[in-house]
Amino acid sequence: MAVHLVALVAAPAARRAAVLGRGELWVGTLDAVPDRVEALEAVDPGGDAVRFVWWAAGVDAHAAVARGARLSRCWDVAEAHRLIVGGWEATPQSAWATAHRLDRSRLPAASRGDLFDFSPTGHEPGPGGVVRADGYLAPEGGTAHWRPDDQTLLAWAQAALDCAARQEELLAQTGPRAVAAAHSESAAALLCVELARDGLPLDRARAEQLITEAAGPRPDSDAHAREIRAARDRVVLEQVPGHERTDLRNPVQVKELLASAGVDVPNTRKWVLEPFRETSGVVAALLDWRKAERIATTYGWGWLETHVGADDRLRGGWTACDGAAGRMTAQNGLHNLPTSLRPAVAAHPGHVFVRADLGQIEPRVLAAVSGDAALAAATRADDLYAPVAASLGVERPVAKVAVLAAMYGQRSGAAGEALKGLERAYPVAMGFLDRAYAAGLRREPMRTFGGRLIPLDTVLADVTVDGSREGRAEDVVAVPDPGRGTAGDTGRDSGRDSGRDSGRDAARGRFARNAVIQGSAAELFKAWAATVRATTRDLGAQIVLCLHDELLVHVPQEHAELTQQRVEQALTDSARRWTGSTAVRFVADASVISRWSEAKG
DNA sequence: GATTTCACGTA
DNA sequence: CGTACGTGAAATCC
Repeated sequence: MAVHLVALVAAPAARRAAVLGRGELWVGTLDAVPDRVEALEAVDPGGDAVRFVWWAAGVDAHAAVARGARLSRCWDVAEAHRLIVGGWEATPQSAWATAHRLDRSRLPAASRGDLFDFSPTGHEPGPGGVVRADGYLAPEGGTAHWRPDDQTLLAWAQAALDCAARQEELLAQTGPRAVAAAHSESAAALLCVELARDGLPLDRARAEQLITEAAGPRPDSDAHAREIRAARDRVVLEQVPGHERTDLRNPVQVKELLASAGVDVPNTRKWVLEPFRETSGVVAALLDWRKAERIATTYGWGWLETHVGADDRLRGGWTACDGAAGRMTAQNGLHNLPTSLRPAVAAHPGHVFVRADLGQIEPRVLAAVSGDAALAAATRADDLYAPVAASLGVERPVAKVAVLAAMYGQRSGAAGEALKGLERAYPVAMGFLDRAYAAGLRREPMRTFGGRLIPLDTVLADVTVDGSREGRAEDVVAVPDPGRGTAGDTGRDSGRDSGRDSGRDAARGRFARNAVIQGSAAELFKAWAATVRATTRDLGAQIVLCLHDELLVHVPQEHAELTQQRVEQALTDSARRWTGSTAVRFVADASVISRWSEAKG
């Protein structure tokens, strides 16, 4: 089957779009786009297919998706660019320059629209063109207020086709999976537009009930809101007479409040205060207050009002990859909704959810990306930690901690003995992790299994260490592992450094080690999601949530079982395609539920 | 007004 | 048992 590239580009400010390729040369209104693309999707029922090429799904596919068009294959230039160079910046001009091997640091500046704007350099494209004489793409193209004429929009479409073809060449040289990764990353970008359109089905009454329980009734005035807030505060403040004026939202004042009650703490974070919960009434009240305050401020009445539509769907923006390793992100609480609110996430009448999550995804991904045959053999088990524990001669919980420590931790401490066992049993996987850590120390960029660049030399050279982890990061310096000469602190960068990594260097090493696993897992997840999207659409199924290793699919209840089967089959198929073999087994726990809270955790 | 710090939710 | 992200309130910077 041949797949033909067809450009679909839009200029939203001009309310026009263009379709170019496969004999099609069309410019028209945004409203007319769905008919054009669906006609192209439908051609050659027994033979060829099309792959739509666009600069970025959020711009070029938005109008088609908003009007209900059903798109299948695509090439998203921005997502392909993010694979090639890492990070998140991905304008058409930048992607074009990279694809054409032009210096990306010398992009022509965008016009400012003022008197100083008119400073021709002799490179500007002629009328109806978008490519400059110096080879760069015109800076105006694709900007928010751009209003090209029809000929220019067609040139913009041609440029997208050209750019995609060159990206494919680059990716084919990057590695054996990079072109396939571009396909699934592109599908994820399209899925993101659909996720933003469709939203997450909610039971509004249940949401209101849960919010009321945590944050009080819906206030009917500002005064009422202040009253409810004061009542919530009072429960804590009355525990410490004489401190009724403390601002509980001010950490400094809270620290003083606790000190006056005999609780001396360096900060007032939950994990610091938790040990005092049993013995201190004010601490217990404060922690309960924090929980309620979180719901009230972040997931309360304002949130419901702002982000949940009249159709009882929670909506937020989605991105197909973050700036670090390539996970999907979502806004408005879609990715961090407290579990206590999950009962409110409910299938709508006549529908159910098929919920599925990938089991033990990260060690299984480690087996695949490292090519460790012994660890791959362990993935045959439903519970990977069982055969690992047997190999090491330890209890399962010890094996689990050891594996997680090897992948993310400081490789020392309590799990030390078991770690040595891992070195013997899975030397290929452990060596892979060591090399990732060492590459991080040396600021050498890495690539995920699918070929996404993980830059460690520029943006991420300054890894920020979260405040709550600072102590642990410094432990790496204070207590280097005596048991093993890690690749990190021995000699490899001995030229300038004395050999002992700083806390910051160690953080970068951990980041690198984490990013190749987390990023590769994100790629498999998106390949899975893209396959589910493609293979369940005929059942009326909608993917309504993607949560790193978990999918929530909203489907008419008569198709529940079939959808579940296809979700499971999709994992088998996409994992085989992604790894190129069946050596590593991936497992999904899938079930049919009505409320998200019914999922077994 | 923009940025940073603190805190905490999810995976 | 580490990493990543998004959000809000208050403090801080300019």
